[in-house]
Amino acid sequence: MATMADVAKEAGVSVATVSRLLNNQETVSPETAARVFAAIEKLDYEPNILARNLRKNESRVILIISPNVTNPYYAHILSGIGDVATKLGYSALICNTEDDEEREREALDMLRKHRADGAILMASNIGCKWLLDYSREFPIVQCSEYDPQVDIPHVSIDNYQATQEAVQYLVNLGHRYIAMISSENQYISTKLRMQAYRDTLEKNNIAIDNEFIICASRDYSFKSGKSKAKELLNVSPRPTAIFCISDTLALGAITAARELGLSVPQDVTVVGFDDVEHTTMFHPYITTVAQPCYELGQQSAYLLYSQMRQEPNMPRQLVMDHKLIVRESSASPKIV
Amino acid sequence: MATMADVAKEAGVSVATVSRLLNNQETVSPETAARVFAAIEKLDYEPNILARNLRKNESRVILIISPNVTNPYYAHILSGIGDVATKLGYSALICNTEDDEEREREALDMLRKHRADGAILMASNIGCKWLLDYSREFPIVQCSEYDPQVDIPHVSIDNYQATQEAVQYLVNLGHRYIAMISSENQYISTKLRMQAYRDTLEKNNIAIDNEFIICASRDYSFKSGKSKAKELLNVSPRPTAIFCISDTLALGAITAARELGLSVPQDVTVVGFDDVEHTTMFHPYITTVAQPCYELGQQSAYLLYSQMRQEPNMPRQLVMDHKLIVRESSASPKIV
DNA sequence: CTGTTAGCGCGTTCAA
DNA sequence: TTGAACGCGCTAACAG
Repeated sequence: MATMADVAKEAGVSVATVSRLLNNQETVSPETAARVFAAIEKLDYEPNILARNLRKNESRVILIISPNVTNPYYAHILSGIGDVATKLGYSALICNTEDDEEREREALDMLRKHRADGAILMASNIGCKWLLDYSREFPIVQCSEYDPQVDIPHVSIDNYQATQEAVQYLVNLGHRYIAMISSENQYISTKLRMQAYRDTLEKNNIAIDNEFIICASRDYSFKSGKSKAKELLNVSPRPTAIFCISDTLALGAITAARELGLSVPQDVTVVGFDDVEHTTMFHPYITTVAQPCYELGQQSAYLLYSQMRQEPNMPRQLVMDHKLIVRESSASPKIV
Repeated sequence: MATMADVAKEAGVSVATVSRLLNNQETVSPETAARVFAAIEKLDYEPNILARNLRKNESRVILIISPNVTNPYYAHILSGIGDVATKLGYSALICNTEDDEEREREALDMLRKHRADGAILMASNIGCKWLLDYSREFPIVQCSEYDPQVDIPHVSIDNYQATQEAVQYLVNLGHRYIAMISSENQYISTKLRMQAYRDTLEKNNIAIDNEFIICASRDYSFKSGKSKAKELLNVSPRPTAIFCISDTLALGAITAARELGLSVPQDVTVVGFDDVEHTTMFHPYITTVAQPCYELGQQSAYLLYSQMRQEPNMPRQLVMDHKLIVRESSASPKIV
């Protein structure tokens, strides 16, 4: 492999000139530039990234911390991050935490060990003071979840607004008995969706029935969605609509309804969230709030890049567009 | 951050001694070793990976080439690779090829550019001579798919054996009209499963009806599974069982059957492959051949590591265990 | 506009 | 068993 010195010699210039040209910093005369480029071409020169990394003291690796890459929601985000990272010349250090705070900290220590230049965190629970300490020392971006009390750059959708739209849609359909399947986790998205659900009902003068609000497992499992939906469907009066904070939970709810002999949407409306689970693999296709997961990942990577480059005027937060997608699992209630 | 020189000074030795100790090569006297370790502890020293990489001329990155990380099958493999890579001190350069050979080559060029030390390829089509050239020059492992003509280390299940078991299971149930939904792709797994299907029928003296063999899209899409299953179910005599080479296709087949007014497994048996798609999210739960995806990924990473370390006696191929999982989508045919 | 030169931190000869 | 010294290939002062 040709080295920069080889190129310099071939072009009859010094290594500094070659380096300057490659890092397009200061000006180099067109003639010498041409000679250098010719030499690069001739020798099939590629800069040695390892040497550059050592010199610039950067690893060109970004740390990706997610509960579980296998979850389709995170897989799509990862895909977006990965594509941008590859394009920008970065590799990824992927750490699955299984939603364990201890493992999250361990993973973040990769920054301290100089194994990565910056990190993208998905799904951190609210209230981690130690995260702020890391963020002061290293470039960090939070994707999807974040702590509103803590000023760490993040990208997400507007969960409050999105939920408002979904619940208002249900109200407009004529529903008055609207239940919600939330989750036990401490995500900001969970909190905001809950708040929006309550506020929207109140705004429409619908009393909030605490029996209609129920929490599924932290990881939005199909199983817990199913069992919690069964509980809800046994409440009297029975809810005519169930708003679920994930598609997996919605799938569980639909299955629960079916097992109880109820049909969706004739007897009960079910709405999901995310639009990444297999929403159109079975009838009824699920009405859901779509999140642009891939783009969420892309923007997170770009935002982290700006931060690593210490660009000025960097946005502290990016809000991506969501979209309510009406499919088959929602309809007006039978008796208004 | 403390450097090796700091440690050396603190311990009253030379950097060479520290280096030797850290790379546990030659012998260092116990007393000096103790002093050095104490110094390392005291200064909270961590070796600088960038310098080490330059010196050893390695990037500590492994290239992961897959059609699409978002596909649950690959996501699980990726998860296995990622965990092992992190443990061994490697990062990942993730390249999605969308099954495009050109993009596959581009991705492999990352090796030539020294952006990665080795590569794990998933899902290469058969008959890429150029791949062998790369493999002679760089450490490469193929996961799931490979070319039997080409001697590149690989890890996979025994697709022939697995299919044989699945088809024999159907025969044992009493099925004689057994159809297959395969794929247009040129994967070795596809080829072997087809061969095993044919051989098993023949061995049982069941004539092979070419109308019963149909190819879905390259990416095993739900949609193509559904439409191809509809074609099959309109053949006369109608197949009593459909063996699908992926769960997504099986889901499509079940949906197709339902839309045609047939119930599974009463009217038609459906068997899938992989056990990663949501096989137990809807009834009937799918009978399928499970692949140990996560382990496939882990072993690929270990195998690549052996290769990068140039370990002798490295296995050229690893065959992992599969398992036929009987659930609800299979039963004996109504009329034998 | 260009060249000289000094490291970045480590691993590894070679000599003692 | 240990130390001195060199160089991996590049970037960034500084000097001209």
